[in-house]
Amino acid sequence: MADEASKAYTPGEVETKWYDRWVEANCFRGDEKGDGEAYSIVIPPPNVTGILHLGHVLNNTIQDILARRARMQGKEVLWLPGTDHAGIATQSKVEQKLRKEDKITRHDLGREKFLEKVWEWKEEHGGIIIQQLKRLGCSCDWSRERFTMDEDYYKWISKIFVDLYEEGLIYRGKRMVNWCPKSLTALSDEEVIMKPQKKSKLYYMRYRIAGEDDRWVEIATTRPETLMGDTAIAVNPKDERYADLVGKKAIRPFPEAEIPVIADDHIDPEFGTGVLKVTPAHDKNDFEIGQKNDLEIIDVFNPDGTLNELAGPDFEGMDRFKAREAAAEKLDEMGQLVKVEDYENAVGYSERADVPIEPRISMQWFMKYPCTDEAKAAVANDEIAFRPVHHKKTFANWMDGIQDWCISRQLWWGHQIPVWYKKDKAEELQAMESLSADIAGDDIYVAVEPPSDESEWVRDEDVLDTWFSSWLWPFATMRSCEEDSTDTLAKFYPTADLVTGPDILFFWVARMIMAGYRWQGELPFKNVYFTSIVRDKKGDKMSKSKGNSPDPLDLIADYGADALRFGLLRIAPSGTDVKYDENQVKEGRNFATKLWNAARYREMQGEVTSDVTTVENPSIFAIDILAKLDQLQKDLEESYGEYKFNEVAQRLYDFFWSNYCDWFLESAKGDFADDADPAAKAATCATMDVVLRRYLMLLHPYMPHLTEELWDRFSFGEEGTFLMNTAIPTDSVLGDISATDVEAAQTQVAAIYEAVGRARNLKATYQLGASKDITFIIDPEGDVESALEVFGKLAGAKEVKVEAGYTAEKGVPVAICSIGKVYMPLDGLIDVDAERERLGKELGKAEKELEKVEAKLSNDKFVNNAPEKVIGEMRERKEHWAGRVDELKGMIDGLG
RNA sequence: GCGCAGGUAGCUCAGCGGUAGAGCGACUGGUUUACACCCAGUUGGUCGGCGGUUCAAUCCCGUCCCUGCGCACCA
Repeated sequence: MADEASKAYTPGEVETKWYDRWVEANCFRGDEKGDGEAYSIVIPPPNVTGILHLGHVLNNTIQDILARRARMQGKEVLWLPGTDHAGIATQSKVEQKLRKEDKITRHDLGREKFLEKVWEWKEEHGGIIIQQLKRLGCSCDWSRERFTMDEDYYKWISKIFVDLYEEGLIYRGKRMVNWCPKSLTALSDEEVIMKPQKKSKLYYMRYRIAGEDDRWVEIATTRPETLMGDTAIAVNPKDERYADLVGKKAIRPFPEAEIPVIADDHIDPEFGTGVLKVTPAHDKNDFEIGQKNDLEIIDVFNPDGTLNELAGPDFEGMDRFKAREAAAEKLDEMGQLVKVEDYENAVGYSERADVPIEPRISMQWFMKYPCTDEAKAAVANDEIAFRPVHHKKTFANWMDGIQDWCISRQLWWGHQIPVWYKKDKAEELQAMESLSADIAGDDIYVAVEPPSDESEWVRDEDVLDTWFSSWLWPFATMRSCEEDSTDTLAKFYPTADLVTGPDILFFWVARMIMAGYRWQGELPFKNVYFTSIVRDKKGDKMSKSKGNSPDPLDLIADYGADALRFGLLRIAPSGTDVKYDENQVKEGRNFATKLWNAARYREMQGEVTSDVTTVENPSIFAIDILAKLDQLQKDLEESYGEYKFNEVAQRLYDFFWSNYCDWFLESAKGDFADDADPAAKAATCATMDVVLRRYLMLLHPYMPHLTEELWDRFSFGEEGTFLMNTAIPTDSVLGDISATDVEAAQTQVAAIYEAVGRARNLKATYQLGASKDITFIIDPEGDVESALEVFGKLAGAKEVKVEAGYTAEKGVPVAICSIGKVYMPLDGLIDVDAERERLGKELGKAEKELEKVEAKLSNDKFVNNAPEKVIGEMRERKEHWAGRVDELKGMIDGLG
């Protein structure tokens, strides 16, 4: 055994020590040739620019728990880690740095040089989150770490692009897309978040009708800054108010022009004035109206959200929001602004850049999803099980309304689209309104490798959406696109569990399922566990900008990784959000300390019997705790089966703190007295060893470092082995003790513990909580001799006497328990009034219970309808409470 | 607007037809030879509102009110 442990557990050194040893011993390696049943998880690759936040902690701790538990079930485990190149985020970060340090833009450098800078940045900062995951204790197979920009992975992206292009599922077209004026790229629908705008305004303005004297039409809009791009005004065809206007022209105030008045079903006569200004270049619906009615498209914006020369000299170069005010002002000056109302609407924001997106017509690549039917069916019939299940419905809804995916991004950092245009026709081809395999013919080259005569071609400049690489993650990390299969894939695919946040259900999970079917011919994972979102105490989502997100590394430094893991998991319910509070981590730390001290206490009693698995001649208290340990193991099994990680943690906590430390250890302390029976001492030590040994195994997935440390201190494992790789036995720790004996012992122990509780209560009532100078007299029910010592010890008594039929003096406090009546005579301290009050209170409670039961039993309907069992229970209860009431009344009477 | 969660002790959450539970907090008392990151005890609930089903409802049904999430949005 090691040197005597210190009173306080210091996790820091212990944790890094064990992590290093595990890594050195190659404990995390998932062996594709291993014999055990395979268990695999792929990590949701964190953003390479990212740093660890509490969401990661929760998510990755759950994965680590699953992986570690699977190893201890004897499985061959692969937890495959990696990072994501995060196109926009990473590129922005590097651009920001260039702007700050060198005062240059990426265009000053050129594509190639810029990408070199990004790689440099990645090499320097990209590993941070991986280091942080290691500090958390994550048992990933680091030898297989992947990055979405790795060469093999890059090829995969090109290959699937080519596949889908040839299949006709990928095409290019000029469409209305979500444009981010800050990142200067198109975004997919999923990257746009609708945010309610409480301070919007609805501007009412009037346009003059051409060819008529002083006839005006009133229009309501939230975006007067786009009116320069108006190419029509529209009314509902059924709207009689404006029927005669249809076919006429209205005058757009600036730049002044005549635009047609058209009729379209889309217009809601109830809204505003029932007249819509149609700006096909700047609104999705307007664009459709424009298409239907063959309207001119005038784009008055620059890509960065400023207005261009088509908006006229007053507005050219002005920011869109400034232009909104300026346009309204100008209308006002012209006498054409009727009124401005406060208005609330919702506007789409760029998820990453957090600026309002601009609907914009541009040339982009789109994809129709493959294997949607398989994906839908797999989730609907639980081949892929979602937890919590309600996410199934969200998934089904999204799949049913699925839209083509805009996959091109106007960025440099990412997977460049593997499309080359014939040099002499490039301009023409790139300007074509639509482009697909059957249209382009030989003038376009689409392949994984560049054309052999590359100088004759021009490559498409865009890169692909980052999620276009993530959706291959489960299999592209296990084989390259040039291999049909690999041993790793054969062993570990499909993966078992995917642990991720519900916020990326569409972005990632749904798409991975489709990709799995399309390229691997089967589902990518069998279970999806959606974690909770970590919020602060007030319920706000954690974010860097709010500053309400503590740095997990600080928490680890203060409390230890095990404490953070345990504390967070203990309060992480499935299905709802987690409200984080640092106190929970403190509780985790306290629990670690508790375990540490319980182990230390065992060390103080002498040599640990490292190989003992059952106890010889156990006391009833030993049998009781061993039985509870067996039950714990069964309960954990059940909780794990339902992925109730918080319940697992709570059960581990309750067993150890309450059952083992507060009750068993306290009951056993007598065995360590100088004059105690050596055989009893040995049995108790053996019980502690059996319990600690099994318990460390059960706790290990949650608190891997500390349990490994104690496992080592106690030499529970064989030389050169680790707890983390030790299979948990499934046999009972009770050995061959008969079920009858176990039940008898547990009943007896429960009765003693109950009596202890009541005795403590009596002491506390009389302000004697700490006093040991108390004698209890028991008027027993049955044989209580064997209980006396422990009862006295736990209740804190000087002496316990047994006197059958004991008649107490007036006013002696008493507790009625299943072991008998427990009297607490107080020489010279009897306070008759206090005891009367106390008994009166108890009587009140008992009478209330009795009333409730009697009411039920006197109800014919209840007696006639309720099941026998329930009626029987009620009768027993009535008897119990009636007896109790009688007893209490007798006692109160006895007080005089 | 549609859909999905959730509303239980001061806080965080279990329970989901038959006596309302835990942890933390608060309060009281404690150096009992592992642990004050501790021990013992106490307090604390019209189980969101209103109806209904049932012998019996926190639990099932309806409805309404709040909170969060997703989807669609009238410019």
